[in-house]
Amino acid sequence: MEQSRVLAALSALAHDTRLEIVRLLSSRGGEGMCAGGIARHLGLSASALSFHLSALDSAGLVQVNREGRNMRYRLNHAELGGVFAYVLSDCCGNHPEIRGRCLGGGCEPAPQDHSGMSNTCPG
Amino acid sequence: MEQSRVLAALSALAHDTRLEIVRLLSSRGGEGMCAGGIARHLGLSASALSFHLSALDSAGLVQVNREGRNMRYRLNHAELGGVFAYVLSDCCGNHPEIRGRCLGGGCEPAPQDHSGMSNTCPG
DNA sequence: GCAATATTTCAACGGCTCTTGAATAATCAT
DNA sequence: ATGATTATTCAAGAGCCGTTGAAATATTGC
Repeated sequence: MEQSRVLAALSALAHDTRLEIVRLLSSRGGEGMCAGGIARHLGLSASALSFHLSALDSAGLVQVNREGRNMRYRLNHAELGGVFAYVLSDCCGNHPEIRGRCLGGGCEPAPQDHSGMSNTCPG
Repeated sequence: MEQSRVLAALSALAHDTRLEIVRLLSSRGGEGMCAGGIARHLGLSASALSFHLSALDSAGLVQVNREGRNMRYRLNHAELGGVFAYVLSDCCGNHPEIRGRCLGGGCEPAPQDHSGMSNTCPG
């Protein structure tokens, strides 16, 4: 996973409406939901919704399929997992406290890196 | 954890430079790093760095302590974990595939919600 | 072909984000 | 106090993000 992809996904998630869309799609499981249904559920204009869905789509966080005149959106679980995997391991060194919190416990902490840099303050 | 806090954190993370800062601070563990050291490591101007550190700080992702003329920054592991916990559980229903990917395997999948909404397409 | 439905695209506007360099603040050493 | 060092704040400008409503596209059914 390249960092640019992760940044695109984080940007896409970092918006109230889009996080609501993700939440809604997640609650629908593999069934997904069509644009009109999402708009009705969240009280969005068609145009505004389309804008946000397009953001989620270009970040790879959702998948789209045409069904007649409707467009059905589903969450892309693989991409979401990949993004979190990247941040947790590549950016946070699998720190036990972070892992512990975001897993709600019950998971063996992964080994940490702490590559022997000795740079204190003034360098 | 309120959604507004999560959105602030995601926005803060969704920037190349700031993700690099997080990665660097993570590699330093509890020792953290002072602003000057970070700037030198990442080749940033003092002003640019301060801008990004302030963004991370107001999102609660780092903690700061003065040490003489230096400001030492450390990662806030609790907040990072809380943010991911929120997205994974509150927004993604602890979906097994997402959890599985971001854990690199080795964790029992959590139960899922799928609250019985039956809204198909045209609603 | 024509009207109706579902969705996306376009254009315009306001606001926020990011960058840059100069100015300011805080601390230390003499 | 003075000067050096470290870091933050300020101001200006470029550019991206998000909202809105109108227009365009795609599909269905008559």
